[in-house]
Amino acid sequence: MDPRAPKGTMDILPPESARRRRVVEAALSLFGAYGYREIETPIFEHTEVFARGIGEGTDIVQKEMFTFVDKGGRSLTLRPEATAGVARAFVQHRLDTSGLPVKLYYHGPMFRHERPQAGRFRQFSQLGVELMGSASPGSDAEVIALCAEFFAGLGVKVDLVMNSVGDAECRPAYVEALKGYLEQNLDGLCEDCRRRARANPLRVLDCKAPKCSGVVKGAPELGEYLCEACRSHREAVEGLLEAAGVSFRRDGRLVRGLDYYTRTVFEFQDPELGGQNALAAGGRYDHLVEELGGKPTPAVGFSIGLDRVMLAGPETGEEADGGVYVVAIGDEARPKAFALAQKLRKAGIRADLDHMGRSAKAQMREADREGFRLVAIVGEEELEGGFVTLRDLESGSQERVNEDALVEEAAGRLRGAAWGAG
RNA sequence: GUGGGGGUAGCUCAGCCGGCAGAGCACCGGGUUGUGGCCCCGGAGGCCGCGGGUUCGAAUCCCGUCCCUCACCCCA
Repeated sequence: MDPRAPKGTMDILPPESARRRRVVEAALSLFGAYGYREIETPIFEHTEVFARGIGEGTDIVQKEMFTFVDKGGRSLTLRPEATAGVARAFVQHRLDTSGLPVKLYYHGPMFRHERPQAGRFRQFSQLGVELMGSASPGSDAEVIALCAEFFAGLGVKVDLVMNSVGDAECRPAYVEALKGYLEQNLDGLCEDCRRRARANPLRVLDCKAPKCSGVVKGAPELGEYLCEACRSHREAVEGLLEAAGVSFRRDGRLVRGLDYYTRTVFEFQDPELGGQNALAAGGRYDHLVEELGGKPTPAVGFSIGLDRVMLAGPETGEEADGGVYVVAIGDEARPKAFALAQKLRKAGIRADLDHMGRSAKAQMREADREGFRLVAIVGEEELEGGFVTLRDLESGSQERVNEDALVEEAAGRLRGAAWGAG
């Protein structure tokens, strides 16, 4: 038996699990404050949902999906991202019939069969929102502002980069123009980009190889090709962000790898992270719902990569110390210690006690290590006298407290600690 | 899928010109008949990733393999 977790997956242990939970809770409560409600969709879907939704030609669909056949012969796939599944649920449950827009958030694991590296795993965790049913620039601005606020709240410094990839009206013409330009300048491109020129011409714009910079500089710009509707949409979104004080950088070379994006695309990048610097990304997808069999429904959303955010060092605050550790001295005192711990727990106070048969000294050490504020000592004297010795680990002072008054006394002291009154 | 680096105690790593498996931290116990942190003393803990080869002898050299890691591709 090999006890190692599968490649690209990981166990999240304390105390990291607690830090993560605080980040998730901060995000979910923020989503709620913006009027979003939670949706849970299956971890796996019919393969077709992703193939059609994300795009047959994308890398995700072509080589990164965990696909399997079930006993009924159906092809299923572990979700590589959440938006396609949410859009599918939107169609299935006719969510458009109960008033638009529909504002949903989700969080959970996603799966892509890729070679793991820093900030990239085969099972990874995303949090995101989808605002469905509105084509208004205000909805783009809302989700972007929401995401910006999420990072600000955690003290994570990010750069917001935005672009417009046009729509069905104007993008094809641009791609043709770009392709033509690249074909004529193949000599000035790196090896990878010569291949990309055909397969994924937009990607060439984002190449970091020095050799390509000259050609990239002279390339036709997507911005020039935007139709009037896309251009004014972009300006409206940018205007709203400026008015709201959300700073961003427009980058005509920002290209996203999912086919469903239209018009607005954006990324929140951490300039200090290595290769995987996109902490969150999203955009508008006005044709996805239709593609999955629903009525034409414009929508916009984003997804936050939780694992990457954790790498960026979010400020989550400290784990609150406190509570009462009940120390039993001598085996005769253990039943009483157990009963007292239960009383404290039932009163909502964090309480614990030794299960290892350890000495008083070792129990004290355990209390200290586990961050307890108070220790309630039960020994021979205490048993006889019906009291406990309550010790404050911070101040080092201790006193006798009547056994029946322990819960009340401990609650009072812990509350005082929370106020910082010592 | 491609390329670089690496797998030795729970963690971080030293040992690698072949010759008894080590340190720091963490853990457990003692120093106090019943009192934490600092300090002192002691203890436990290893298929040296796995398989094969060379050798009197391999953590050390060679081959294979798996895994981790960083980067590319792509992406959160």
